[in-house]
Amino acid sequence: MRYSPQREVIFNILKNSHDHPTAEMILKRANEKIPNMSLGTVYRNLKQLKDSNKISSHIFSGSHHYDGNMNPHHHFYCKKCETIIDIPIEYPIISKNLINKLQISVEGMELSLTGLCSDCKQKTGEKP
Amino acid sequence: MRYSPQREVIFNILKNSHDHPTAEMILKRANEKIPNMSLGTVYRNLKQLKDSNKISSHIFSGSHHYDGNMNPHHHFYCKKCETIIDIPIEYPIISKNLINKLQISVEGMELSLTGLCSDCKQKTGEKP
DNA sequence: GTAACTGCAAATCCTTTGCTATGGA
DNA sequence: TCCATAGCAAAGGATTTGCAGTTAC
Repeated sequence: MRYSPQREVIFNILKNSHDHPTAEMILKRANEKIPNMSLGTVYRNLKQLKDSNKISSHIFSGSHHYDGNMNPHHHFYCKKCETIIDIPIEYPIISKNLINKLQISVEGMELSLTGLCSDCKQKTGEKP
Repeated sequence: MRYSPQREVIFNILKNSHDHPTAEMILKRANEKIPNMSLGTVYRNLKQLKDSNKISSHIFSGSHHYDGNMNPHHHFYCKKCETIIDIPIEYPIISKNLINKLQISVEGMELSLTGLCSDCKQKTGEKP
């Protein structure tokens, strides 16, 4: 993989943000640095970064959200304000025992929670 | 929601199958009973059934897979043969403690595992 | 009778791809 | 030089929507 300024900008955006932007949002931010970068370029680079395990992606309400934080964690998606927050992993989720019993090999694991974030919960409580 | 034979057929397909079919697959099966049912009708009815909590859906490799089993469970997706298998829930995943600390209200929870199923694991082992 | 439903086709959304030009090594 | 990468625009796949006709109640 050869160096490209576009890829560097995209990667930095993901490393320095924690709001799990979509491709479209990444383009908008990248355009502040490289005004004529195109959406196709964003998608192509996101694919490459993901294939080389430098970023990950998660689908919420139909579209992909990208994530530069490669430490294992869960996600919580607020269905009202659409914020995504990171949730630490507290427990092992599947026992070795069960994995052995099923004879599967687990390579990826993704837990998504949905509901209302603290702000939206409060607002909903106030004014129904 | 008024009765419709199309919706009944779609619902029965989901109740009687455990392979988490896509809309397209549901249409194919439904057409055996109602030959001229259209894909638009399938999507419209899936949406209604989901909104009324009679079925659920999960995204695997980009497209929605529908599920008539409403007992809580996890999913395992084999990236090779694309089979989806149901996984029982063994442990609580997030502690009340953490939920309280984050002040969120959790309404939905979805755990997806990916990897190789026992068949594909075996085959990959045999012939690399 | 009428509102919810259907089939059909066109529209939409998100993402990928083909093409030609550019630029990093 | 040469091949990975860019921009642009068109194509693609999945899903939604508009419309006119049909049907459950």
